[in-house]
Amino acid sequence: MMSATERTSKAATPRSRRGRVTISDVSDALGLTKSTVSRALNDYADISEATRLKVRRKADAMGYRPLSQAQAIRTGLSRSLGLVIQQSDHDAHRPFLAEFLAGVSDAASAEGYTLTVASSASEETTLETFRAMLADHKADGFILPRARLDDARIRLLLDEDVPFVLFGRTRDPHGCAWFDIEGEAAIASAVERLVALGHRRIAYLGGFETYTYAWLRERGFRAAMQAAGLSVNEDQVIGNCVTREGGSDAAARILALPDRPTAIVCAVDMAALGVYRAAEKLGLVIGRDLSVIGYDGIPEGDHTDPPLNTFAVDNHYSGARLAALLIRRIRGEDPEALRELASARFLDRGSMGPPTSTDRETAQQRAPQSLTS
Amino acid sequence: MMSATERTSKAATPRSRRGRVTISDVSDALGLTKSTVSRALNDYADISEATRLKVRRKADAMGYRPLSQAQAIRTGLSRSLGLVIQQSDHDAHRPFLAEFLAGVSDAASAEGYTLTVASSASEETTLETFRAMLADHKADGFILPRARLDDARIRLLLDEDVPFVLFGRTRDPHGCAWFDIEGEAAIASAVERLVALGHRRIAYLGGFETYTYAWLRERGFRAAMQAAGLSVNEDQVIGNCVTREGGSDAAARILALPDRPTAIVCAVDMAALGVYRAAEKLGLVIGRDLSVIGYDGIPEGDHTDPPLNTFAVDNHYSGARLAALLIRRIRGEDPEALRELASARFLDRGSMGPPTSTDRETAQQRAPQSLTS
DNA sequence: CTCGGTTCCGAAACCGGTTTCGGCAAGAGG
DNA sequence: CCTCTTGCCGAAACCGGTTTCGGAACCGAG
Repeated sequence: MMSATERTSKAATPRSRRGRVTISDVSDALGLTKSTVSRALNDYADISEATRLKVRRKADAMGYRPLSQAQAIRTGLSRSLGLVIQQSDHDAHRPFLAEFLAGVSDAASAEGYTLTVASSASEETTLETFRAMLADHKADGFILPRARLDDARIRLLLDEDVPFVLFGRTRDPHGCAWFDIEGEAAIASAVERLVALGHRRIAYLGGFETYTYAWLRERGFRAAMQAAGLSVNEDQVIGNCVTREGGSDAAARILALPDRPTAIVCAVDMAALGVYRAAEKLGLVIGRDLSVIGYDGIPEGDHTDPPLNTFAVDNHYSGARLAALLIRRIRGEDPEALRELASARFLDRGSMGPPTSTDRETAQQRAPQSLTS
Repeated sequence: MMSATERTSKAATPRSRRGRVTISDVSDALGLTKSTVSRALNDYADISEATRLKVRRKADAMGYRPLSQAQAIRTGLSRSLGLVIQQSDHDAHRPFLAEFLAGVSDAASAEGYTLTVASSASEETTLETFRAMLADHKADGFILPRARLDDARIRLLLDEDVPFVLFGRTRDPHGCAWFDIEGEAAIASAVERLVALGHRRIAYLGGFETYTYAWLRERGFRAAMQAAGLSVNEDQVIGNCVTREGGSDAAARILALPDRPTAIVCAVDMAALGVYRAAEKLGLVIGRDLSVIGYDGIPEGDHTDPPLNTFAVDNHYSGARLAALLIRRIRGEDPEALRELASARFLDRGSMGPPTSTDRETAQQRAPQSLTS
């Protein structure tokens, strides 16, 4: 009795036979053994320089490429980088995922690595996803996007002694390699630019607080305020503003305060777009009555009126650097030596201007709203 | 003399040893041989039902999971799905990439497959990327996003006899499996809805014309127009509108015509957003002076005034179905039996209304018709 | 000339699976 | 009772690599 799923034979030609050049083909062509060819190609010390060269040349000529799966079963390395993308709604970076992936993939394939992508629905299942990929040796190391101050993924991977590189930083840097954009410097420069324009009352809408970037950017904000000799009004620093709604609500609250700010710095562009909405409801003209600056460089920011000033991030580059660092980490380099920072690029598009004269003069008194044009 | 890259030994514990349960562990525990266990787990016909069950149970109990790389070198199958994302600027779907990938990855891992992602900078390098992945057996099959009427990827994969599934359809369906959203039906329904509101002069901004979706959607437009007894004004059908700029320019041209349309159907939301801009410049109020409808369901469409009517696509579902179909294709099912269509969901948010009375009068001079419901 | 030490490569085991082949035992048929 | 299937499993080769081990060839020193 044969069930439908039974079979008597597998595929006749396992697709492997497809003219693939094996290591035996190379060794036969040279009159050497597999083992010699393998060691020659892998730079073992007990192979003479002459042989090494001969082998390398012949292998190239024959178009030999080791089958990574075959290598994997002995070495335990699959020549693949892992990336687990977490599906969360407060994720403003999605438009950039394609560029980011392309960056990772490009840098990975340049070193003969591939990119294996998995996803997890929630934070809880993320660790399970990692464990599954680890158990099956699906990846030799991982890129951890959206690093948190306290990150369970880091603990797991440190524990299992698996190489990884953070996109972002974390509270306890021990054993961590990372690439990050200096968001704190960008936000600080935002404050400086606003101060240079004459602003004194500057509000801040922060990012999602479990993420390190939010912590760093807020620190950048406070440091720059202090450096400018300005005091931070704690009523005008609001965290967890990562959506248009969040930004709009927060801005509405802040702009209703007696000493309302003349400028709002946002950790995230989406929040800044929300500020636009709140300002519009109050009849405030962005760039004149209220200056706004964001961070991320999302495309929508270029289609507002006025276009949003922001800091753009090169996502392709970020992905590429992360891949390169991870590969070096996999090859054994010290994680503490694999830390890179890049800076965001300021885009001046018109959402900032000097504070209005009334704003500059009145501190406590609410300025009459001008509705010209 | 040792160069820096030389080494005398590899890693002592190849990470493989990490308590992994091998097939030998299972066979030893049962007093059987590896081969019996292997065949039992793979449903070979020459294994008794009793043994098959015993083996399966024991394997489960011991937590045995075959190492896919080891299987791969014999079977030539890597248990991985390939996806090559092409970086092109006229790609409006990027915000959805995360959901799409999550869908693919979820469905893939449910069947024990992983997702391998590569990217190519241009159309020319795409085929090279495929060839490289094929040569290294990085994937057992491919998902081809953004199918074209005439698609070089299809030719390559048919030629190499590699399983694949299209996201979208193509001109010559021979040997092709696919999943697609019925964009033509959505666009047709857009026309019907507009006609029901009383519109008679309806313009169309099409998608990028090398892609099949553009061809299908335009066909849907024309079919619905004809079915409604309306003639298509060829001056008011413009192709290759996939960006805000493209949509804006095309709309500006169309709205300057003597018999300008009262409604514009767009194959792509981005173009519809461009229409908003053009309408604003002309002082036309969307939803009153001009009805607009798009397709895609991009988030920006929900933040315009009024929000854009459109057809939303479930990208997670699309990815999941594509993965499921591809796996069945890899397992040998006939491609022609692996074709699925789903429909887009209409979102009514206010960018459509009946034509203004002046518009209606001029329209009815040309084509009087009864307008029940 | 012998001896000990390098240098360099071959032989063979190994990694974790899959697949072929052959043979034993039980049951069917004569 | 003997043969012929048939069902079922073990033995061993195999996939394409890596790694261990041992020994031949060559070297300089004694």
